[in-house]
Amino acid sequence: MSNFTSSFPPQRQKLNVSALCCISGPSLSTTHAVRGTRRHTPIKICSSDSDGGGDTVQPPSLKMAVVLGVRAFFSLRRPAPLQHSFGLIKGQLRSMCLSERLCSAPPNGDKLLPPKVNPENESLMETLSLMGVDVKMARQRQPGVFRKVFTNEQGVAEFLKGKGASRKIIASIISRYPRAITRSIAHLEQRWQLWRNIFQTDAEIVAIIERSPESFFRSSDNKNLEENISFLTSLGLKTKDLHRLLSSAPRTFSNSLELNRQMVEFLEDICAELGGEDPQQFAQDVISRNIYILIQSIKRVKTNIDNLRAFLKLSNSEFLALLQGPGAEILDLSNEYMKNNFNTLRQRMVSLSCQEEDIKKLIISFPMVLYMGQSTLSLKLDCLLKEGITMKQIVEKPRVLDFSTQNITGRLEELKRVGYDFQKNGINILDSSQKRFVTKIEKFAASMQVMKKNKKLAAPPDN
DNA sequence: AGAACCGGGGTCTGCCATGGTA
DNA sequence: TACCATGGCAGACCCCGGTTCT
Repeated sequence: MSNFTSSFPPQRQKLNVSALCCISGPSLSTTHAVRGTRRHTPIKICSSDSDGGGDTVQPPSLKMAVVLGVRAFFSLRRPAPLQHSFGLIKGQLRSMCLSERLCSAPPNGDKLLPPKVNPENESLMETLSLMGVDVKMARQRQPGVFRKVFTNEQGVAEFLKGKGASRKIIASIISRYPRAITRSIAHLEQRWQLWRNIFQTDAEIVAIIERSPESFFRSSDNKNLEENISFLTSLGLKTKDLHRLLSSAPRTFSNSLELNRQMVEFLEDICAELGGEDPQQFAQDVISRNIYILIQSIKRVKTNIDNLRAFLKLSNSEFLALLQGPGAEILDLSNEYMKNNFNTLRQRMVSLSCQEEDIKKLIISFPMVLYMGQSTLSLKLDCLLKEGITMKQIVEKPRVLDFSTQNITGRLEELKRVGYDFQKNGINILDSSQKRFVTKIEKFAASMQVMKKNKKLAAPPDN
């Protein structure tokens, strides 16, 4: 056995602790980043050097048996040892045209009628181990899968392999979402085709499943997926938006149609309540601006809207414009988080002698200020204020807070070096792309040189 | 031409709880 | 009663460059 590192999508700290307990092998590093900051959690997974995993028989579970031949095969009541030393049977199965041929059966595979509570299927665990799956992790996540008599791990693996997933990726997928191996090929094929309606290539889908296996495998209802796609299309969302939705928030498509519909209706109601004239456009704009909205609960979004309304006390039309515009981006925040951030920001601004109007102005023009972690925001403000920039200037040009602390610090240092005066020249220079910033600072430095030269020339000689 | 404004791109999972069902 | 399907939750930015204005 050897170890390999698998790239994992983000996991919450709570998870990391538990994951750590169940993962054998070297330490696990976690670098979180949400919404644009990179989130990367490499986790070591046990793997085997062998290509193994092919030596088991696997009909689909009874519920989803789609190939009659599989049933026929099982009616042979083949003893377990044969399922493990397999060349012959594999060949036989192939000749029987069983694309979904392989399955794991318990060591006492001749007892095909499952008892009510199955013991763990050791044969399955062995197979998964050989496939490089982290069985410990998988078992902890969905123990029920390991008590199933019939699973489709080989079929699923073959399917994914056929779509371009590497062995490592497949192992990682099953480790994190073991229920994947209960899906039939027919189901997967159909689901894949539905996804392909939105994506150009298999590789794009593989990348998403690798990132989020649950999004693809959690639901067994392809009809619901199909209905979701037509529903979202009917809202007027463009292909580009659908693509972004499915690639960034794939869970949206595993939601029940009803849940998505409820959220859309909720958004439309909000619009109507605020006197908006085109509720459908409003919903479309909000979703398009915040593609994560549909994977949040209505309760969360509603609470955020209520809180924002209470914080800002805007007129209906102003509030509507905010929600339909930049405000949409923060509607998916956790309620407590938004509230805490608002309170911290308010306290800080009040301590800097700002008025309520200033606080309001800042949030309306730059709602993302509420997205920032308290320590990040505090750090950014400290940097700026330390250089003599005033809170008033920040309220006027809040987008300077949009840049990373490191970027702001670096730019402030650079500006200090060339003698930039924020009171005289303003802080706009901080709110520009790197390229533009460099151009601006070069020009500024050159003009300073000229000024110094002129001063020298104008000054009377020392003696 | 340069400044200011503003839109948009990238990017959200894995766990837990719960109701339904076999 | 075990398992499945699904809802809900926590967590927490940065940057670029096109367009419009002056």
